[in-house]
Formats: sequence, structure tokens, C-alpha cells
Amino acid sequence: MAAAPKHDVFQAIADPTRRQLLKLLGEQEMPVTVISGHFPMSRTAVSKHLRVLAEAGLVKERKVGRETRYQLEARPLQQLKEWLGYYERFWENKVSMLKHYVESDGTDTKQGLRPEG
Amino acid sequence: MAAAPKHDVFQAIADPTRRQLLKLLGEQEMPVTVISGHFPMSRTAVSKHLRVLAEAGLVKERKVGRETRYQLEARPLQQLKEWLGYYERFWENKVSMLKHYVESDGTDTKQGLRPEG
DNA sequence: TTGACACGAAACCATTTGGTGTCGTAAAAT
DNA sequence: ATTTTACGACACCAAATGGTTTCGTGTCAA
Repeated sequence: MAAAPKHDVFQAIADPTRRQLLKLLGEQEMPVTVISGHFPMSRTAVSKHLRVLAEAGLVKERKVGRETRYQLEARPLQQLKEWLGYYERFWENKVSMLKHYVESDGTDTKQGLRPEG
Repeated sequence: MAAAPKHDVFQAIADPTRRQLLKLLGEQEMPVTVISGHFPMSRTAVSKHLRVLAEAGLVKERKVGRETRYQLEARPLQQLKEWLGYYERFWENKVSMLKHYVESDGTDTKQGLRPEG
């Protein structure tokens, strides 16, 4: 029985702490202790987040002596981009249709589309 | 005014059922009973997922008689696209990885970068 | 050799999540 | 007028999640 229930990318990025981790690890490879220094929680907690990210393929680990260094591995985010691609047409359509109609920030007072007037 | 939404977009799309919901509701506006007919769970469960999506702004509800019709509202997904945009350079641009290698002191490994990549 | 450090594993806890079923009520249908 | 339908509001439950502390082990330093 192979381990099927890995974490997927969608789950992995759902947590704000993990998104911060990705950003941090994009800058540079870092060991756990240094990483956890950036967060208001225990090293163990950060470590568990890192595991989730690793299971989703979003970070890679490298053992160097007694430390484990982590670094961003962005490629799995392409899944997300692909998923998003499907929905782009929905807001592109809306925008072009509403362009002449709503020029505000999206806090529309009317719902739906009416002809002028 | 607008209270901080309890669920954000990242959380909302983390669940596979909710992603299916988005896809379904992109096709067409639908009432709850019809929607839940597409899922192997109770209407109440689907309704709760719809609420999460609504809190994230990803669906809009419209009361029509005794039914509540839901439809995709894709615009908040732009946040996701924007977030993703930051990471595109990591897979589009191998040069950035080279840059990181060069900027580090380079004494930490002998196997850091291989030709061809 | 002894001690400090880095880290994962494990046990534990509170809260959230994803699901269930029941019930009340407004709207439609008969 | 009565019944059926659509739905949200609840109350409830098991499992997952996000956090903690403690402990064991491998690695580096004195």
C-alpha cells in the first residue's frame, strides 16, 4: 500500500504560514532553525509545515551535516496556473462586458447586467 | 462595512469538492438541489461548501422564489493569479536559480549546479 | 570524551473541517 | 387549506489541522 494521501498543492498553499515559507525559501536555501526564526511559533511547528510543503513537492530538502536545508521548488505551482487558466475566461469576459458599465473597484451596487438606464 | 471574510480564496479552493463546485457553477447558474445532485453527499454538506465559497466571494447567490441559485464569480481568483505571478520567474527563469547560486558563498557544496540542468 | 546543537518523532491538546440527520419556515403546488 | 418542496439553521460527530512539549539521535565543537 503506497502512501496515497500526500498533500496536494492546493492544500499546501491554503495556509498563510506555508505561503510565507514559500516566499522566504524562494530567496535562499535555509536550515530549519534559521527558517523558524522568522516565525512566531516553535521550530517543530515550522518543521511540520515544511513537511506538508515537501509532500506537495513545493520545497526540497538537503541534508548538510546536522542540518536540513530547505529551498523553494516552484514547479508544482504550474498545476495551479493550469487550473487557473481555465477560469481566466470568466473574468476576462466579465471585464470586457462590464468595461463600459462598471469602472469602479468592483463594489458594484447593482447586481447583474442591465442595459443602459 | 465589509467584515473581513472568514474564508479566503486560498482556503476555499483547497477542497476538491469546492473546486468541482466552481467548475459546475461556471457552466450555469443552479439551485442548491440541482447542484447537490452532482455530488455524493447530502444537500446540507453541499450547502456548507457553497457558503465557504460565498464567503470567499467565489460564488454569488440569488434568491428566486423558494430556491437559492448559485453561480460562479471568478474575479477573486485574480488574487491567486497575482500570487502565482510572483513565482513564475522560478520556473520560467533558470537564470534566477543560477543567480542565487552565484550570490551564495559557494563553499557549501560541491554538487550544487550541474550543466544542462 | 563530553557537551552543545539541529532536527525529527511522538504524545498530546484545542479548534476547525467535512460530514450526518432533524427541524422550522417560506414558497409552490394540489 | 393542505401538502409538498427548497432551503438554511442547528446539533452532533469523527477526523484532520495547527499548535505545544518532551525525548532520542546524529553531528559538530571544546
